[in-house]
Amino acid sequence: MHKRGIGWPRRPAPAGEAGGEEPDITEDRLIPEATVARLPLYYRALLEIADQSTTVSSEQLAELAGVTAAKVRKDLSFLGSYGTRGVGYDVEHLVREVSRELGLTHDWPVAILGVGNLGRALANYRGFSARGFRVVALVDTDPATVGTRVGDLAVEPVEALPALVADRRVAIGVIATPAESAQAVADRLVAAGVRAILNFAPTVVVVPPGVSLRKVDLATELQILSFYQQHDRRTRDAARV
Amino acid sequence: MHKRGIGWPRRPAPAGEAGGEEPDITEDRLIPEATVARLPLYYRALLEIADQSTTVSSEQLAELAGVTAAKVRKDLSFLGSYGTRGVGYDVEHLVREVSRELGLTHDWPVAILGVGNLGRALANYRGFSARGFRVVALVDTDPATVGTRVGDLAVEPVEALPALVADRRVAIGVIATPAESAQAVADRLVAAGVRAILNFAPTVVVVPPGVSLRKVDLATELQILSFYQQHDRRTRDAARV
DNA sequence: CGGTGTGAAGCCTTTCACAGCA
DNA sequence: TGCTGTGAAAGGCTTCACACCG
Repeated sequence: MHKRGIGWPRRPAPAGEAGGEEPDITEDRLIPEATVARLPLYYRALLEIADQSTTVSSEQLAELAGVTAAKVRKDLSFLGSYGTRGVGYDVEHLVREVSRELGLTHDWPVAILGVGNLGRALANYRGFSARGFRVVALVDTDPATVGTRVGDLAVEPVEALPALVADRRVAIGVIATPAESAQAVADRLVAAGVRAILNFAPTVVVVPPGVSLRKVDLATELQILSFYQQHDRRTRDAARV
Repeated sequence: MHKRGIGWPRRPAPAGEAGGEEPDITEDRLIPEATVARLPLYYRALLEIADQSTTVSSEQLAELAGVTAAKVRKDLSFLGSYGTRGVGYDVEHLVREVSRELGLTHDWPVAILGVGNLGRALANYRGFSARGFRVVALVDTDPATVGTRVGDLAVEPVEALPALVADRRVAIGVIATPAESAQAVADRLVAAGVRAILNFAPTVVVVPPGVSLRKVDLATELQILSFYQQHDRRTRDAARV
């Protein structure tokens, strides 16, 4: 078992927004991006089911995660063959494998850049800590905001970023600044050694190869909904990748 | 020109999360979902460029939107052939066409459900109003929150939802409740006649066919970044669809 | 039996490359 | 000449369907 599929992609070759090429380095069995994007859904579903059952079928997991059973099986087959035919998957084992794969056994300290409405909300958002992401630094450029407290963190000036990143081992930067400042902040993050960025600012941010970037654009989401309203079509599964 | 491509999909058949089938109704030239998801990017880019130039090439637009020029041309060819060979696209004209296609010439009043940290931040978020989405109602179940004001809106009890939706013509519901309440709130929205929902709660929400649903899960985004950190791969373009 | 694991098929999306037009 | 518009090719993802095994 676990033969590494033909008829299933081998090398998604993910390209950073900066879009440079680079030689293939990493391990053999590469998990497709679409699958990676669904692992958090499975993880969430598995935690929900954990105190109700010790095993789970692809069918059940699919329902809880809001996807199809075939997808679940294909996706999970990538982590290895952890299911038992005729029975299903062992929930506990699967939780372990998925969280290992997602890197949730590590600690990834988060810094939030830009402490306006959104930044403050993110800093207080329980969903982050609930899923193991600790916010360890808040940064802003506005002198009036610097020094104020949000929860038990003080807002620091952006000049302190390199020290903060180093001292607190910041692994992920969350950009919650206005669009105009986003690129500059991203550059500072990268310069400070941060290699993963989540951008909430409604603008394109470019990062060098080797830095991961994802974006969330709230107004864009509404505009997409608006399109489908206007056209009497439904949005799809919203799988988001 | 404008021959409606072979070698380019005809019927994306978008399925709601509820996943029911339904007969094809709508218009002829169907815009692929991937294209729809990029229209907001082009729209943003076009507004940026509008006061610098009257025309724009696919190359320039691609750079500003963070995509490839081939994509821009393919995507725009769907709205009709609005470019001029050897010159590019007329910015003003394109803005008009894209915003018409996105339904931005209409008004889509927004209700926010759940006025916690996130809900409050969304209510104050300038990015919504800046792009023409007016927040017209705030709803919460907590008696302590109901009656308080956020900006110039009072928080209303969830029982008032049907009246609010009717009176204020709410077209889009934004769910910012805890996971436990999300499905119930979605059901109420649907019952009240809302046919577009943006879900921020970290849980699967099911809606009947005919209702559009998109989701934004903040912790999921961090987990995806975590995966790529752990695996020394980069996230891709983060195109998000 | 029941449910996983997976080739194969089909579909959608991206990319290529160039004909054709202003 | 320069850039759009678009067939065609390539790539990736989803779905199907069933062999296989506990």
